[in-house]
Amino acid sequence: MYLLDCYIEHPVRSIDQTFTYYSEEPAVPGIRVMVSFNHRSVLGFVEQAAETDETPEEAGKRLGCEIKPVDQILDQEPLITEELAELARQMKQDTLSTMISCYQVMLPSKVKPKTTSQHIIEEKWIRLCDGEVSLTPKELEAYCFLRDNGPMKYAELRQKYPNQARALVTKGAAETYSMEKEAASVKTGIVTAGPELNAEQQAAVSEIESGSDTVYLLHGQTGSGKTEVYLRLASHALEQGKQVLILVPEIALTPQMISRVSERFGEELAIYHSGLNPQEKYEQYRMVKSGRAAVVVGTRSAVFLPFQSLGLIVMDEEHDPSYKQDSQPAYHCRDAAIFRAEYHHCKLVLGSATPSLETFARALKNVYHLVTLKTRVNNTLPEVTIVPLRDAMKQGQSYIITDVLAQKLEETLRQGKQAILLLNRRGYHTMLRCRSCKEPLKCRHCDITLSYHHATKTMVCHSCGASFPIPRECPSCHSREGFATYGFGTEKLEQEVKDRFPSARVLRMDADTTSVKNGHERILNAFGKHEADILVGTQMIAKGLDYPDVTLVGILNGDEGLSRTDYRSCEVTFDLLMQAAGRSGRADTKGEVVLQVFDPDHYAVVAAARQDYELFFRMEMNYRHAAMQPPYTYLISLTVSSRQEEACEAAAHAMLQGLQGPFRTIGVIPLPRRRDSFRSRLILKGQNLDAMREAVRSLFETMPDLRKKDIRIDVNPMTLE
DNA sequence: AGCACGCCGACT
DNA sequence: GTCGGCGTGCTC
Repeated sequence: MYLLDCYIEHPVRSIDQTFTYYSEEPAVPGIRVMVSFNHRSVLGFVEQAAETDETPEEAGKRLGCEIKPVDQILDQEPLITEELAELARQMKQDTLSTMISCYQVMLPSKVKPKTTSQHIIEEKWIRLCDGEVSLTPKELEAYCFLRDNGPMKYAELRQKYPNQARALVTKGAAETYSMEKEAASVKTGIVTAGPELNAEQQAAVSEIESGSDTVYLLHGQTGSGKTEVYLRLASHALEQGKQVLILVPEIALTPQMISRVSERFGEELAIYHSGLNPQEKYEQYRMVKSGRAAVVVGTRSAVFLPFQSLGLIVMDEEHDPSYKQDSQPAYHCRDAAIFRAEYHHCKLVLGSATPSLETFARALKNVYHLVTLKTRVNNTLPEVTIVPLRDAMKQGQSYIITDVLAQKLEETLRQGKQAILLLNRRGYHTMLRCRSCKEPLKCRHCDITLSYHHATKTMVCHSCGASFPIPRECPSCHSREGFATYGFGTEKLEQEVKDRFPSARVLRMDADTTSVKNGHERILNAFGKHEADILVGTQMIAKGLDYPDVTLVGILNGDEGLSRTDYRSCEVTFDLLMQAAGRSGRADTKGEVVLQVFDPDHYAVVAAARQDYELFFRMEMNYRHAAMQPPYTYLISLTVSSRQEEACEAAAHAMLQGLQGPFRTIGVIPLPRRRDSFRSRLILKGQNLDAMREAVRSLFETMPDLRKKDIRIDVNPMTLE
């Protein structure tokens, strides 16, 4: 008999432990089993398996509980390899989450603990069988075709020999069988060689390849050719028969990265991201597991794919916040990538023009090996003009498109070039206020003011997504005087551009225009083919686009993000400005950037205008040091949610009382209500992260009631909003 | 999370 | 006397 310690599919903090079942059949750790648990049939993951001579009763007596049998063993081979199990254990420790939630996040939904009902699609295949049969000439031809081309899909043979395929089977010359559907078959071999590297790129490649460190930070100015360095390193890893993982923030926003990788490595490539349907994900998962996919480009969940033998991991735009998962477990993809690089003894290259402060600080301390690309491939930086909005408005200019921007737009259009206008706010008006009592219109479910969207003529909540018609009377004072409008978003900007440049073709790209299937792709393709002259959009147009005809980038309300209270708001704003400015003048023509801001002297604005990362880094590090913010300290945030305001606050205060150790506690901070839930936050701040984690762990041990509450734990939060 | 058990009000 | 309200507590 075998005793199996299993984690049970149960999304609650209170059951983060294994339960023991017995099985007469042998089983290994990492496989899934169906077990009955508290009167229900649920899925479990085998954590440990041990053979024993005891009977179930004897074992139960020894352990002090009844031991039930396993109902069904679902896998022959472990889904959770030893490597992934170890990674899950580390993630559980790091993020203070449950083991089962780590397993869940690691597996595609087809094989996830939860969804056993989804069946795997099978395909009909055909192969020869032994035995002598008489065939017609045409059948013999089909027989030989099958013999020479090996087993193939039945449909494939049917296509070539529509009438003979069935005859081969009925006559017994061949047989059909079913096989799991797999992604399109893969040919090996590198498709095209890359372009010549410049001296700096070549030096970067050699430095990384000859280095003995595991983690490298490739800090390269926008347009300095980081991608080419990745591709060269990747092809060297492939030549050694290893697999390569290239992580990107969002697939839809990095079409050019995908096309460049697929041009180079063609059919060995698998693409993995959250937009795939479960079957597609499962197919890619199997391609990786079998080693048929040599190169994977994927978003953060791709870091958990079952690679056999990794030779290189690249993490492009390593500072991007989408590498951090915001639901539980709130892991950072970078940490998982470091783990896997160490496990496979391969290198991890973090690439960015604007590394996160934490990463750059580590590189300066030689925790990561710093490699720098200083020059743009075309050797010119865009020319940046800062336009102070206050001055422009005093002169009676438009507060949307100032005279300077208007004149440069006109110039760009006249030269037949393209322009990008960035405004990091969607909708038409930011806010509507009652003319009588001045109260803004707010969401019924959240403590958030609503934005007016012209396309749907509704008020939209950017927190919960709900939309409402404009009320006839003010909900707070019942006056019917109507509402005054404030602020503007991309919708209004698009309108303004069309009004002022009637002959220009304008495209808008934001969450509203990209919600349809392939929305990103369609807009970016159209703009790439120069079917539009001006692209208006939110931050999603600031990342990774590389269009040679773009010579002007206008950034509107560029410093709006600085007014937020978050400790990272300067960093986020600086990134956005740098990235956006980097879209301009990537080919032979010198680019221009117009930066419309309220505070032209702010160091984030000044540094971005000079395209000077290190200037920003030094300034920001001073402020972080003065305020003892990360990377000088670590943070853990605990957020309680509840429909009842009192219960929410009470739980947060109880936690505050119970937390003790070498760190500060900040709170209780009430957060804006979201989707009818009240939220209270508590922050731990200190220099000893392990002690802080331990304090939270022991808090949940000493106050078991907390385990039933809806509490989000975020270790090293990216944002405190 | 659920599902059982359990201890109180409205009803046949 | 019992049907069922949902508060508590347990799950190998």
